[in-house]
Amino acid sequence: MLKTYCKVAVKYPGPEGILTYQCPEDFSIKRGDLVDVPLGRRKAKGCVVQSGLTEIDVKDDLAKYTLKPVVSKEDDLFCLTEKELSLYEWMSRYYHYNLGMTILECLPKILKRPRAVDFIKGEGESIPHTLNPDQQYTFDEISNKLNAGFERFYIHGVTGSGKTLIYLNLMKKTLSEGKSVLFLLPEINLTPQFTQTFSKFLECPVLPYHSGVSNSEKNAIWKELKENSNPVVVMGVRSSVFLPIDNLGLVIVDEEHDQSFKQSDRCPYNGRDTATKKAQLSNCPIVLGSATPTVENFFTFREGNKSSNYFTLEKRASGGFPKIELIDCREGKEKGPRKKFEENDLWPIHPKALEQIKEKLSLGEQVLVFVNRLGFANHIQCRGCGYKFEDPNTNTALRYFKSRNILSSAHSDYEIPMPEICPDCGNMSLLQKGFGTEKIQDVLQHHLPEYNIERFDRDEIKNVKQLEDKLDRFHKKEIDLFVGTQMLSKGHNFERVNLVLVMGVDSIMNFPDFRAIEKAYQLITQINGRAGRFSTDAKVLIQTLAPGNKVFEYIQNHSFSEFYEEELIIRDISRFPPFGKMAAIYFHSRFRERLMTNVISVGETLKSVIQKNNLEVDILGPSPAMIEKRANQFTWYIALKSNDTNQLHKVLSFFENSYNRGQSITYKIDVDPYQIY
DNA sequence: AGCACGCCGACT
DNA sequence: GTCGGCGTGCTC
Repeated sequence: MLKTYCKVAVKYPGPEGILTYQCPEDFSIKRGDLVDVPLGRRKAKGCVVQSGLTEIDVKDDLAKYTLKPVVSKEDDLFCLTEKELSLYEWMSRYYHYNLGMTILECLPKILKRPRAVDFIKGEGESIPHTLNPDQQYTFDEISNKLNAGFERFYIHGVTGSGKTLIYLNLMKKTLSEGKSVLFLLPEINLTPQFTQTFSKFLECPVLPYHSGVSNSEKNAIWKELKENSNPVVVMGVRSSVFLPIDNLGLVIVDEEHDQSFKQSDRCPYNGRDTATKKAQLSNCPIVLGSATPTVENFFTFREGNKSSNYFTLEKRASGGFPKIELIDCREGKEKGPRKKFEENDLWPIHPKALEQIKEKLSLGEQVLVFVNRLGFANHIQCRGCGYKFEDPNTNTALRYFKSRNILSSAHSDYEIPMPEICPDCGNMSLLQKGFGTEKIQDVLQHHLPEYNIERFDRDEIKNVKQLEDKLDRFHKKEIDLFVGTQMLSKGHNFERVNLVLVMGVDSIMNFPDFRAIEKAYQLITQINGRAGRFSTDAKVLIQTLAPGNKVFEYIQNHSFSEFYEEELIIRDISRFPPFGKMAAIYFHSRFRERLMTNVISVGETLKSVIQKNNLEVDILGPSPAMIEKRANQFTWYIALKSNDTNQLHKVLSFFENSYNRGQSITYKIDVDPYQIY
């Protein structure tokens, strides 16, 4: 019998991550099979991408290597279908990440601890079934097209408008037609109660899929999906797009704007965009939803050719919206005796904020205080007048580099020496200090000794149990005030909260990133949604050095369109997404000089290639990363920006094929970066 | 990415 | 003498 050969995707950083092997003699293998192959001195897992190749097909490889045979093969249950493989192949091309690494990093860890477990079918609280007219309209429109193949829909619904009820009804309809549903959401929103409520409504088991699910449970979920042909609902975090859901009838991505859909380590994919591709491959509709759409999706759906698939829910199902009150924290330009709020023991809480907190607590209500902890957002702002330093080319904040004492732009070559005084008011106090949740808790506890003040952040809450415990104690009113981070802004409803204080928005708005204002808008709008669900008299206090920023006005007036229109104008001028497509290439090395020389020459090469081929691709950098040295390793980056996706990919491919790697330098491509470090 | 080989410093 | 630091090189 003639020998045949195969191509196997394995986890090694070659150009494609695909190596050639001999097909085994005692069993047959096909495309999609997961196999063990010898790789160097070890045995590695791989995925067959081509099989049954002849000697002629692989003659180049035969000339260079002694091709080793495939050792063994996993059960057919754990092999990839054509659809799954296509998804990985698309990811590999789109994210410029080699196929072997993509598959072996993203494939659920189903082979690690194969052990079957029983599912708990949740019985939760019932929720009202009737849709209000707005919800009904949206449901009807989408529902009519549920069977029309791949189509994208967007539900832009304010917090509390009842998007969930629409999702549930769409899911129910899909299930009734015998098809399965994939529901993606950020980890933090995926609580057991949430899945139980869904399960109860849908009268169908729901498979939760998140970081708390053990490998053996993942194995069991995989088996369940492969062996059972009944329609199912998977509710999971971004990695659940890789589950083998056959007969998929609907994909939903809730909180579409959330940055946790983007994976930054390993294969840097976006779960939302990968889910869209999955829906396309399964020829089924996908529904995206958020109260605060990304500027990109707002543009695509509201302005673009998908506008008939864009639905808004502007009213809350119950309760009103909080009023926004800005607390101006600038100290003023005037000379003479002035109250320096920084020097009293209340800093960084403004006295006006404390006053209102005291009042609410004395009424027996509870209060939330949000702090953002982008401590390393090393921007410079005048404490006297709030003046901030910006790159005139891109309107993004300048970063402060202590070693060279300069301010420099993350998005262009613009840089200026660190000024000694504020160019606007002459004040000398330019450095902005950071503060965290502990500091705020200390200060508040000192001034409000009779109340129980606790923190709500990653340090305090490390797992679901701690999360539930904290929330439970808050609901029982054992806690009067939460000092929390972003974690607190997501998904929870608080009955007795009518006052929320927000601190540190300035450091978000000043972050050297083109998405800075969008992030501030999203955060405040989400926080706005946490209060007043059960009252008409709620208030959000915002401490800021920039009370004139229009973003506050837009949020207060619920004029979200105006916010997006204005942001789109800025994005258009600077060719940022959605007008320009972006990618970043990061270079790492322990040797700074080598790295710099290499990266600068890469930059030159890419520039000349772009010029020679008349490509319309902008190169930003090479520049050092915001934190240039970390864990004894230096990082520099080159960012690319283009109106034309294909041209951008062309430049990336050229880079991959031609890069001559300096010694001990590694690189990593990030397509559609969420933020450039 | 792993994993092994190999060459230099400080320990029972 | 050898244990172990991490630099270098290879994987069909």
